Amino acid sequence: MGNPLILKLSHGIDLDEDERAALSALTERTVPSAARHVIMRAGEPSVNLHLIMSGVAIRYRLLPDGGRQIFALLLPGDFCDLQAHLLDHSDHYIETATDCAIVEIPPAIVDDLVLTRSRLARALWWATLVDESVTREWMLGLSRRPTDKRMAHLFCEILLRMHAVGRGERDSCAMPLTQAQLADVLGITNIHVNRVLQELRDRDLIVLKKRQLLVPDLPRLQAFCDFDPGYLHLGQRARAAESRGARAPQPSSARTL
Amino acid sequence: MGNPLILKLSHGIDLDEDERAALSALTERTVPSAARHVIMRAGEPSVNLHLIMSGVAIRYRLLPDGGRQIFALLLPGDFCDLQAHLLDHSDHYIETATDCAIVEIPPAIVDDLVLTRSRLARALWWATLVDESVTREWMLGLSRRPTDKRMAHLFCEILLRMHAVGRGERDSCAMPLTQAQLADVLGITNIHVNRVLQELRDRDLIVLKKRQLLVPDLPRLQAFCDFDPGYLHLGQRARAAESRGARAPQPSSARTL
DNA sequence: CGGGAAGTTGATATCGATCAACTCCCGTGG
DNA sequence: CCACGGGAGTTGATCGATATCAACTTCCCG
Repeated sequence: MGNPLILKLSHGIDLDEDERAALSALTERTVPSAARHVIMRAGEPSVNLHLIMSGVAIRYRLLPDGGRQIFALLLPGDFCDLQAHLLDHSDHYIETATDCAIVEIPPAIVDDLVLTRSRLARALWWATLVDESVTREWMLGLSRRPTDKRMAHLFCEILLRMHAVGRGERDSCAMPLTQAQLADVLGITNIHVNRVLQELRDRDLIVLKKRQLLVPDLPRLQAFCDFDPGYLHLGQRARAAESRGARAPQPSSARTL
Repeated sequence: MGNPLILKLSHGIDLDEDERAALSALTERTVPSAARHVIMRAGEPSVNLHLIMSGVAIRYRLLPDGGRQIFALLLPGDFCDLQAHLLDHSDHYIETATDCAIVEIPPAIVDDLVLTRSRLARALWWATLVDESVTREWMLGLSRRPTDKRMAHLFCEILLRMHAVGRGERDSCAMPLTQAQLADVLGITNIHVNRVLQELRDRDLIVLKKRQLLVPDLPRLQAFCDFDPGYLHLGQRARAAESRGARAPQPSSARTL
């Protein structure tokens, strides 16, 4: 398995050998973290930055009544809190969903990196923009997508993002969230998650067991939920390469599958 | 009325005279834009950055079926697309809701500013983090807050944000969205907006007419919707002085209908 | 083998969507 | 000055998706 950070940033910027080496060095020393462990707590100032190298974590906020919304799934190659040290206090929690390997980075190192390696800085900047784009897509789904499509959309996203960092097989990947956690992503009840999952299974859109997601027919799943992968900004470099090469680029690469 | 950009950034960083002058110069030349005018279109690369100096704009995305979600209210002092020029294409629209005065800034100017004035760069960085925090709060509301509180929460936010940039009176400010636009912010139907608005009016929590919002008793409205202004990060520099700005109201003033 | 977390099922209640009018406001042109 | 027209706002009736409540089962792990 390749270095997920390098794989991820490669989607935004063409990294040279030197830059790859720098990123490798940065991610050399990982710290293990057990599942269900809080990495960052709301209301507390953050000290180190955290980068997921393996496993899955969640970012969420709580309501006084106990309601919870998960804002983001943090997969290998994702920074948990690249930005947070500029605000006086964190407003959300970060917690591992599975056993993870995490890199803890003092902010000074990142600051230095940003100053001395502007191309890498740009790549990090790019990564945070993609995260925001994903957040907006989730928001759109929460307000406007029916529940079954919302869930299907999430599964499409997870599969593609896992692939993008070299995790998972051709048509399957880890999907380590419990139904209750899924509920907190989708903004519905865990009971309702259960029923919608059954519906998706009955339609043979997904197979989900033992925390493994299998998608027998990705185009069909994508069609079901109007999934357009553009918001993940995965093809940025590939698209550019392709357009200076042979074929004319299609408007939306989604439909060509 | 002070310069809204300076007022806004002052909440994040203590600006010196020199920095204020630089920001003043940056915002000197505004372009008028009529209400309901599209500033940025999804799918197109962005050329200039846009900064709102007066008026209100909205950022939104569309679904194939015509559904729309407004992701952000862009008030005076807000950048529309500070980040966007790093991604290969924009994934959302920006449109004025009222007549606006807008500053158009070539990306090169911002890049230069960032390189030569690291404190201002930091302030801009801070502003985008606050925007993200607001986005997350909206997301939490969409999934977990009942509609009436969601709407009340939005009104609290608008009032505070307008105050933060020197717009609006003690207990009132402009609220230029139509009920249909409000619906696209809150993720509900315009019909339902109408009914919930009536409920809030019946409870004397708000007075809204002629696109003017008046909150007779802000603490009561805040209590109603569990509003915690922390996510706006307004008090960062002067928390004690400012975050408890709304004192317990005189019962007499609550009678003014 | 036992216990707790995760997942499943059924019955009922409710919030908000949908459909269909209708009114109000305001600006515009005759 | 009035008539018209369109957008915004308002109202009522009905329907459906999802929450809620209350068991129950299965799985996993010590």
